[in-house]
Amino acid sequence: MSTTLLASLLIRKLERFEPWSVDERQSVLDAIDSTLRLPAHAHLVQEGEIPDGIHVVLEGFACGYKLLPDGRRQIVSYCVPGDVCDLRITLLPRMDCSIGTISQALVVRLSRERLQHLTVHSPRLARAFWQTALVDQAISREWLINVGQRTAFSRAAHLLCEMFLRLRAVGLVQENTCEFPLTQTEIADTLALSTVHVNRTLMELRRSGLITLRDKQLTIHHLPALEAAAGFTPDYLHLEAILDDDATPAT
Amino acid sequence: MSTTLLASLLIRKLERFEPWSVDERQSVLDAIDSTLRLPAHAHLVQEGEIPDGIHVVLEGFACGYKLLPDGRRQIVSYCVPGDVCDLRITLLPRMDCSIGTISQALVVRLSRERLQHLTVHSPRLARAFWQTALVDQAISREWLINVGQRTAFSRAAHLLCEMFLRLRAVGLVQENTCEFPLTQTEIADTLALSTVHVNRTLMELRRSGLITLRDKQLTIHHLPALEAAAGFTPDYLHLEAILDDDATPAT
DNA sequence: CGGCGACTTGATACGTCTCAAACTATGTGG
DNA sequence: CCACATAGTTTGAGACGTATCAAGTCGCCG
Repeated sequence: MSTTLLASLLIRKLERFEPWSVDERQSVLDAIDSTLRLPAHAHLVQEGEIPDGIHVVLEGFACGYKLLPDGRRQIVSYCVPGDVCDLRITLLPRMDCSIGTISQALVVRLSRERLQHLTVHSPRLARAFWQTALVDQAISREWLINVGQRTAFSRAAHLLCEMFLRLRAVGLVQENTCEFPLTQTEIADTLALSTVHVNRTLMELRRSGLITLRDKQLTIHHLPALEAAAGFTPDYLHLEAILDDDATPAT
Repeated sequence: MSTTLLASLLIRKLERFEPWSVDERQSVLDAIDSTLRLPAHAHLVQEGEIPDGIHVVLEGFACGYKLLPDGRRQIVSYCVPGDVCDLRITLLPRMDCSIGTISQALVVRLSRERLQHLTVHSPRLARAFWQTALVDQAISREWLINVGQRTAFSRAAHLLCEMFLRLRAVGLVQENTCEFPLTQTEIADTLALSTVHVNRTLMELRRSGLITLRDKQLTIHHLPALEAAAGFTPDYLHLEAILDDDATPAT
């Protein structure tokens, strides 16, 4: 069951630039080590650890974050269904941030060893994993710009646009609405704002008629308008290559 | 001549986690396409372009940045000697930020094709390039934390610590001082502060006796003290593995 | 019923921005 | 060799966006 999900989410995403052979698809599925069902706000990986599996989210949300000595927290990434949380530990000695769940989540662990083996023997798989990592990097950079250069209002709008498109790319948007389980505290730790100010900013977004956000459901009434308010351009997500139809396996 | 520099800077850095064979070293040198000597503030790569070579800085500084429609600029990375500016375009269709020089610079272009060929045929080389990309990603994330969570004072101190250590790792620190050719405007665009405030902040760092910064020369009088002021921990740079002695080639 | 997490609102404080203007160093053309 | 322009740095004063502190509401779960 989690195999089917992994195939439809992760593999579909990894194939976005280049389709795989049936064997390649199967070899990734064979790397599944275990499946974890986690509650909200559970720890997955601790900063500094040397875990020996990599995690892929199939349901729910997770995030990467770093804690500062004074207790402040900066969330540095979100993992939505289909995202790999910690691909980097296949090659770096230690994790440089912690990973935790946001909502209830279904996560599979892939064996680090088997994955390493795969990428050595299939350049196409290696390339695909590389590419997702590079997209993640592009997202980090965009977040830096967001936090560094935009007002609270645009910043929040930008985050909503990004999450909406990422969720839409994995089929988790119906009409104009999607699950959005982040608390205002989590949004604050993402956008580098205080919770109070996030609250006021969301209020303003609601008042302006751009969004509805209630009961962990986000509705974007007019995406182009929200994008304009955010100064959002989706290029950095490299979603253009994610196809809606079934890709035909390569030879 | 640029071959020697490339070997001593880039290859030394890429070998940080795992030494290469003589053939592997040579194959990277053979990928050199051309050598560019550039003035300060020259464009190397434009956002959105599809360049067909990747750039390695051998002398001088370069940076990656993104411009916003209103003219604001966020610098998202620095490239010091030994750094690859745009490794990602080996696998992503378009550049997602621009690259320009900060100071006069000597840059080599490696052929994208040959590099791709190398990484397919030598898993060890592939791993090494991967790893530098992952370190770059860790740096982005740390910058996000810096801009999001720290005061102007710590933020500036943090940047100075990072650059100092990165330069030291490639042998560009004598005693406690290194070249530091950034203008205050560039520091401002990096730290997401106004130029005026950067100026006051640097003044304060000077007054506190932590640094001397004059004529593009940075001296850090007591690194541990500056690190403490910055809340800086060097783990994310993964420099621990860069050796001072000559690594022996692997078989 | 009590307690806890998330959200909301108000008042005040503070860090940083913006605007404005000197001042310095460097390079250029007359 | 001077006059001038240009780029970078420095300083002052006031404005503004966001933080902080404080308190209260709502819904949910034990």
